[in-house]
Amino acid sequence: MFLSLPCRFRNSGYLPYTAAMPRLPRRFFARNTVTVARELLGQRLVRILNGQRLAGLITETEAYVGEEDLACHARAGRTPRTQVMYGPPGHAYIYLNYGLHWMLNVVTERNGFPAAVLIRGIQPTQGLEQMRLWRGGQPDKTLTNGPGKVTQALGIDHSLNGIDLCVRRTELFIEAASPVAHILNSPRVGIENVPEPWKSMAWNFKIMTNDNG
DNA sequence: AGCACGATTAACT
DNA sequence: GTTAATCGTGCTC
Repeated sequence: MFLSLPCRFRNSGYLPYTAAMPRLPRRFFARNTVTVARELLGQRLVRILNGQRLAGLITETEAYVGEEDLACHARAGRTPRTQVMYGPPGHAYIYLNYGLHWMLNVVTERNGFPAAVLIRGIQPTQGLEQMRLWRGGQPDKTLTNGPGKVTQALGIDHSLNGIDLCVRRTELFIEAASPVAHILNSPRVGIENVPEPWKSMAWNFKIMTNDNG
């Protein structure tokens, strides 16, 4: 179920189609991480970069849930890196993977419980030209279909680690968009060396398309 | 201080 | 299908 969200802009009748929709509030993220991961599909990830708005609908997510989850960075407990995940929900947890790729996560659950949702893919809706530039001329088909590609296309790196996605002036946030009807769920990607049952938990969610469904 | 590893990607064959 | 690129992190000595 989707939360009912503030709708004060919805019925004004004369807004241009570019008008910003309401942002997902902190209470959206302050819930069960698997639920948040599933419900983030179809919502609009927005990056404001040098005053320009880049946006895309979220197409793939993954849940990482607490110290018990041996695929989650919080398995090591509270460290300088995992600090943000222990903080309040609705903040960005961003880290470097393979020495090359920045991964964007959104912190979930209550303050003090370490969990987050990894954004693994988006479908660009605004700022496509700028995304192509950031991606070095890669074909549109592979522009943002992976976690490292999403951050590269949106110009996201460690400088945004820990920022609040739920306040007024922020350069990264998520807007309420269209609910998604058909969702595919499967085990999480890239955790081959993680023990069971965590390796097999079906906490990867993606929108069903002609390609995958 | 040193080491092995990783929530990946792109360019190979 | 295979592999190199590349470095922060957490663990061990």
